[in-house]
Amino acid sequence: MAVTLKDVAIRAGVSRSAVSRAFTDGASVSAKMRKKVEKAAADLGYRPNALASSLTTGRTKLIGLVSNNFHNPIFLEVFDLFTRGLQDRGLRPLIMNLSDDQDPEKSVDMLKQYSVDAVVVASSTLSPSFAKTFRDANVPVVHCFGRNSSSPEVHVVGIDNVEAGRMAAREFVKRGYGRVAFMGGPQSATSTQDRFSGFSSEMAGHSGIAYSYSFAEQYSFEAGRREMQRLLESDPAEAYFCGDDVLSIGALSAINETGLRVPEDIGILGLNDMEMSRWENIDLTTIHQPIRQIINSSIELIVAMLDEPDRYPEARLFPCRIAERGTLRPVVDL
Amino acid sequence: MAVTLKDVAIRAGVSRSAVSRAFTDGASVSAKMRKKVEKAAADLGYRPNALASSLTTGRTKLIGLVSNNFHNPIFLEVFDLFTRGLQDRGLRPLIMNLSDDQDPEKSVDMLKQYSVDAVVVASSTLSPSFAKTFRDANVPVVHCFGRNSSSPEVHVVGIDNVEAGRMAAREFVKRGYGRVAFMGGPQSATSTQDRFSGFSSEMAGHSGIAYSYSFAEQYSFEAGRREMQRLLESDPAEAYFCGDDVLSIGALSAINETGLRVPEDIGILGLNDMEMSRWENIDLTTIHQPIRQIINSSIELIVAMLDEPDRYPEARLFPCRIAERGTLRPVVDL
DNA sequence: AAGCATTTTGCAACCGGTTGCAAAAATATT
DNA sequence: AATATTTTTGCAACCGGTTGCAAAATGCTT
Repeated sequence: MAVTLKDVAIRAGVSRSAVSRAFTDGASVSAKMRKKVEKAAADLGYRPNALASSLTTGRTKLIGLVSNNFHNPIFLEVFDLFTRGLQDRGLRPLIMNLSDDQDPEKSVDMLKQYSVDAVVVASSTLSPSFAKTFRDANVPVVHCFGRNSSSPEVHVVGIDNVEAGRMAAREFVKRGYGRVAFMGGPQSATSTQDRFSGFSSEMAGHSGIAYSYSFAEQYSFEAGRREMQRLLESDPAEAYFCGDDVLSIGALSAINETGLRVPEDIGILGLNDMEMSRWENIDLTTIHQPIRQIINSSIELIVAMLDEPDRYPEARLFPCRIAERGTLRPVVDL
Repeated sequence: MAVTLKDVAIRAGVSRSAVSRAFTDGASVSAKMRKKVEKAAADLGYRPNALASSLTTGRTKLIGLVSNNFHNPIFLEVFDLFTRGLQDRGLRPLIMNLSDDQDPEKSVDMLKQYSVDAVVVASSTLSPSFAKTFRDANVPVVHCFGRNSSSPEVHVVGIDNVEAGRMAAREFVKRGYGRVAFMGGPQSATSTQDRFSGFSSEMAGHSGIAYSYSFAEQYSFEAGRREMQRLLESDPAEAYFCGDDVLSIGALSAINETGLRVPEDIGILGLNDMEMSRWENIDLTTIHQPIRQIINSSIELIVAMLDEPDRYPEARLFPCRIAERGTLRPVVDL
């Protein structure tokens, strides 16, 4: 069917090895030979079979991209950056959608069967032990948006969630709120736990401010909306730090519905700063998570691990900053 | 490194072929043999190498998924449905991001090098000739969201865009608008052209209603917003049919900003019905495009083509329906 | 128990490439 | 011009599987 190395070799009247070498840079081939082979290859429309060569080289240039966040708009940005970044480096993303909570173990098998060179786990809700499964299977892995543990077993790239929680608390303080709340994402997610820990530890230093907390079931508009509806039923706080932007938007929707006004009656602070949060009809004040840097760094790390699989695990954390928009009251002067 | 067929064969004390057959269903193996092999495989943690076997079987179970819409939230839904649907059938999506308008030709090479079994082109803005490139290269291809041509050369699954344009026009008529407009997506996209053609042909039958038209530069919030800002500068129409939901939301944002009210002062009709359009703080009246059905059908078609590569090309079109929400004035009684 | 049909197994070649090694060719040295 | 050195080339084995074919094993008849 397709044109193979052998066909080219025959047409060029050379050995198969010669053809192979002509397509491998750095290989030992004379200019004359290369020319001859390239001519024959062009005539026949030959393309080397990447999978066949992977068999001997042990490199497929396939990178597994595992995620379970196919309902959060920010992940479109994440996929865009990952797929572009990988293909710019000659790597191919092989996507694994873990949305329906099928056995994560199976995904490890699956990706191993396709001999991916490495795996990126892009999720803040998958457990650290999941990423570890790949490492245990000797597959280089980076946990993007993962937890910064004191003794990380896999590479983590993301933000310091504890610090992000503190930052949220400090914002509330600066703006003079008296009763605030943490409305987190799924309680089982490490990101939620860490942010809450940062938030409450910072709050502990401000005894004048009361704070409460609750959790949404998942990172989705609907979950945010439902949770805020519930909160509004009884004595809501003055400002909420929501688990992420999509939850924030759900919360805003619930607030609008009651006729309460943002930021006058209730303040909302998100986290992520997805493109949509900038939209003028959303205009969400949020903690900016530098996903471009996080993803580029993840890719660089992946590339480095291809040559150095047993690289000592590290955590690469990027600082967040507040993206000031219209859902929190202004900072008050002292 | 990894456990191979040979290792299993040695441990089980059988031939390599026996092991291979034990892992191929429908192959000629005795129950006893299978048991023995499975035991050895389990002991060693053996997983067959999908790529190696593809070499002889000619099937990789890799499906190329090509798109250039990584900035339109509906594509997150599209990717979710595609990746889940494919992997539920034991197929693996290999993503190709054409966002930065790199040479599309290259993507064909790329996917051929990885011996994908078939390709899905998921885009309404890529030209029909692009999809055809795959067919010419003997790669089964389905153009999802493609144009329904009278003599289709590749399989197309989507909606009838001409009819969708007509439907939009009829909605405007039913609601008694006197001056309406078409605010399309990129003019070069076949979907835009077809919708406009349907829209204007239907309008031609209603001489009492004036209509105008314009086009946004791309399918994005910003482009929709800018275009609507421009339109609002001089004598806007009473209702706009926008190229898609994300353009509509951009338009809504521009309208809100001027203090005009929707749907009282200006009506907006979108197309797609992405999840977000249902959000209470957006609440967009839009033409529902049944993407779940479109994508499932695309996948079924792809699967069918694996066994029948030269299948006669067909167009599978799904009817749209209006999703009534809050951005058009109600239907008027006669 | 012998003879035949059927099932199961292993051999060996193959899929489309890569690569270590030694022979051949080209170039440099004296 | 003969020899030493370096570069280029082809041979053959290999990567991890699959598969047609024939031999071996099993099951069935009589």
